[in-house]
Amino acid sequence: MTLSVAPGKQQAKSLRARDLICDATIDLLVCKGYSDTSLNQVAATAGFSKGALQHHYPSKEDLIAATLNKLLARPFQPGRGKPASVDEALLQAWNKYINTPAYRALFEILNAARTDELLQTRIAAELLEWGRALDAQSLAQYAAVSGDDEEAVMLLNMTRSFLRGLLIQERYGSDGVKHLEYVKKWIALVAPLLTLRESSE
Amino acid sequence: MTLSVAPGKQQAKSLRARDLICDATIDLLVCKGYSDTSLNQVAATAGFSKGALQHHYPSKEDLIAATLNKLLARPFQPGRGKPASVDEALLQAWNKYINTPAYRALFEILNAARTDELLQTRIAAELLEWGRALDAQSLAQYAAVSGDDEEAVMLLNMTRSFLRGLLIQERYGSDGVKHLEYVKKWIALVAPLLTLRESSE
DNA sequence: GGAAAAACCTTCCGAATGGCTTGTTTCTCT
DNA sequence: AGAGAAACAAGCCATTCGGAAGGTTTTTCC
Repeated sequence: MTLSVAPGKQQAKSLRARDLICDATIDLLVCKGYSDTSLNQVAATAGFSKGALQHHYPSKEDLIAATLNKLLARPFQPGRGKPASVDEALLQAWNKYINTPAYRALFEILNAARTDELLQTRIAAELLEWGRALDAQSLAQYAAVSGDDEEAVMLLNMTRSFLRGLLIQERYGSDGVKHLEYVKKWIALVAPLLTLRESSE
Repeated sequence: MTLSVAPGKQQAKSLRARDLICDATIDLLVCKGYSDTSLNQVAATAGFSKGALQHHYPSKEDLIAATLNKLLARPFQPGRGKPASVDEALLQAWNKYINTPAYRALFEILNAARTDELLQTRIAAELLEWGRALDAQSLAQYAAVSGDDEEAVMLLNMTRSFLRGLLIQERYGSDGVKHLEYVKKWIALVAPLLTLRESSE
């Protein structure tokens, strides 16, 4: 008993608690949306009391910002499938990255920040940095056949816009199957303008 | 004094009140978003009391549904500019229809309905009808060069998805100028696959 | 002109939310 | 072992929202 355990035991517990809380937040964001994600429900879902949540994240903004950071830190390509073509790479991005609960949650936060001034300013820096990282990532993987790097970035950004727009439409319009059709159609349009860079790693 | 005025005077007043209320709702949706559009604020903005609003629209759902109907009834092409090319027509659709406060408001409602089950079921019928009308409208104005009508509908739907995705990104990413660039780039990609139908009217 | 009805306004209430305070348990350091 | 800090639990409070009840004014019909 007297042997002092690893000095980070409490810290580890804290980190784990925060992680669980963020996970609960993500779940609620996905199925309830931002405005219906209350701190009470987050606490209940995560299995903590309101006070515990209060301790870890003093305000809702803090909670959302932390959750956002967790979502943004998600690796871009979990499956290292090494796509052989642009078409395949873009389709993978849709299946493995965009069309996922995690991206829905991220989407909810972005969507909420659009009209919530405080949240907007709170996370603006992270989002800008994220945007830059995405552009860099795009350029690292793809190149425009025209050789114009800016065009490659534009095309990828347009792709993301399109996919985002698809996510919104989801529940009142077409279904998932129709979406996949649309995604493939778009890829067929864009892919001829892009090439895969030789991965230097 | 005794001359009885038009029997519809009260009705006209009521209609005007409802119109003002819907307009106020639209304004608030645009600048506050759906969840921050409260009945109190709607009443205040429209210049009516809370009870008056309650009289005209018994519930928030009723108010939103009425506002949605007003938004959906908006004519698709206010300016009869008779575009000469597909590019021009699509650009007009962006400038005159999508990139407008009215469409933002519509967007907010669609977005909210995504996670609000009750609102979702309440307006599902209108939205479905709207979707069909949009498809018909698309086919009336455009045709695919391949001759496949389904392809034309797909391309137009994809364009709408893209533009919607652009609307979301707006406040945390690029600015309006950048958006126009993206829109034009998109049009450049899609326009070659479409042709304008001879307007039969 | 007077009654009935519609439109309108004031006021109130229950429920929920976000944030905070107080008290208890668990861990850490010496 | 014991003091102090961190983590956690439970409850409370001010605010706000949506909704409804009651009374008042205006319009319509006879």
